[in-house]
Amino acid sequence: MPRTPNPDLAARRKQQIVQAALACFRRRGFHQASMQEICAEAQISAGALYRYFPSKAHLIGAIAEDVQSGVEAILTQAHAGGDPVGALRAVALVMFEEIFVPGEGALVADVMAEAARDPALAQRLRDVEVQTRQRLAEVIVLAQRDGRAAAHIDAETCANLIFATIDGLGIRQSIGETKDPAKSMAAFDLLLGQLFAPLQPAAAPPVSSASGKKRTRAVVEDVVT
Amino acid sequence: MPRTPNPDLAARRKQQIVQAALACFRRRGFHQASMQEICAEAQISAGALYRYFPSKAHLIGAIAEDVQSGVEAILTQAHAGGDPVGALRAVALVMFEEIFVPGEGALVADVMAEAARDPALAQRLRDVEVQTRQRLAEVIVLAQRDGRAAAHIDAETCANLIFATIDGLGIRQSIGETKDPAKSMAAFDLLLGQLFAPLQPAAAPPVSSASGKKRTRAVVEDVVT
DNA sequence: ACCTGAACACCGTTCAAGT
DNA sequence: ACCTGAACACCGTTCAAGT
Repeated sequence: MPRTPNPDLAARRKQQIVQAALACFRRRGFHQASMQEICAEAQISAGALYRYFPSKAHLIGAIAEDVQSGVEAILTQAHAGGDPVGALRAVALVMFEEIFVPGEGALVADVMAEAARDPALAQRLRDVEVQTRQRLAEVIVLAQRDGRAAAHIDAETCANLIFATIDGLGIRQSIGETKDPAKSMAAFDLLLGQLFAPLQPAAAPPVSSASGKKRTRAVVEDVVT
Repeated sequence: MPRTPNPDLAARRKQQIVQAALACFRRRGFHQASMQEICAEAQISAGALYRYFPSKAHLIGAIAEDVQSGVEAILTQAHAGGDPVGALRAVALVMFEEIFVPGEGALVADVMAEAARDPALAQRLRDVEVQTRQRLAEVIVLAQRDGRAAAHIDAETCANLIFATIDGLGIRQSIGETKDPAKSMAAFDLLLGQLFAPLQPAAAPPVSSASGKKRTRAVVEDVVT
């Protein structure tokens, strides 16, 4: 007899609720979407929902974790392809095109605002990101050994800079400051070009175009939708 | 007889309300602070407040504008000192130390989330930033003429990258990812070092230390408090 | 002209009651 | 064991009534 009765049902219900919450948050934003709406979308009563998630904030926490692990998957996979800079470009491209979409991209800003005030959520996000960050640090050290990055650069500081730049460019894009993902990408390429010389030639393996893009899209949809 | 009766009183009341709102938002966050609290802090009734600001969102709009013009003042002033890179460092330092403070720095994320969903607020922010951005573009072109920045870099893209990086580093700091403003500054210096060679020597005019810091603090307090 | 504060519609969350 | 949905305390906003 299991200590937690019927864990399968619990897992199913949680997934069902997170899906509904994601749909509602994307449609109307975290604070604008009501719990009643989410309950209706998940076809469940308010009381039942609160058996699985103790608050509205925990819903956004679960969603943020999913997005984070999606990002890590993309980085890991593109990294395995042996093209570290291409891996970073693939991550940034997916972020700019799929996550920071003007209108629904506000969700990321909501998550950040929530995390800035809720230490538990912030900790959760940090825990998930630690792995992604270590992987990025490996990428940087690798590039330094190949002589494609200046040896004096501290890998940890560099990783912080790269993640922060993606976040910053993405948020500005979702505010409508830049609108076009290509412009965000151009700014990110400027950073990469200065950090990792020489910048990938145009004839490099097409991680960021056609087949590469299809592949990363699939990963994100797997996790987010 | 003035078309708007007693504009002096109106201006005074608006200031009084914005002050109160800022205090409450910093203390408890945008969504956590109630209009009743703000009314109490401003010593005014709910009905009276709504004569001056049509909604809670408009309060954060007014505050965001104040912060933006504070940033522009710092950039302009430090730029006038003839040290463009120092000017950028001064802006970043103030942002990391005064604006993105862990806990109360969540306000910036709130503003961004709000702007991502409220086109009118986004437009207001863009309008204020346009001037700052042009000033930054001038700084970059200047550096290129001096041979301190690679000529192939597009000034507009570079300005976007720099602002985005400050926002991104700041937000990560207020989430507690980096905590220490010095670490955010180290990452920003890494960017500046790659963009503007050679990086300012340690013996450069002390825009970012002692006197420079005092000065910029004064400006921000002038505008924000 | 300017203000008050009770009232309105709605929110996130809880809990007695059902099956 | 799991769920329902009315009830609770509170929110942003409005508006009749005051001075």
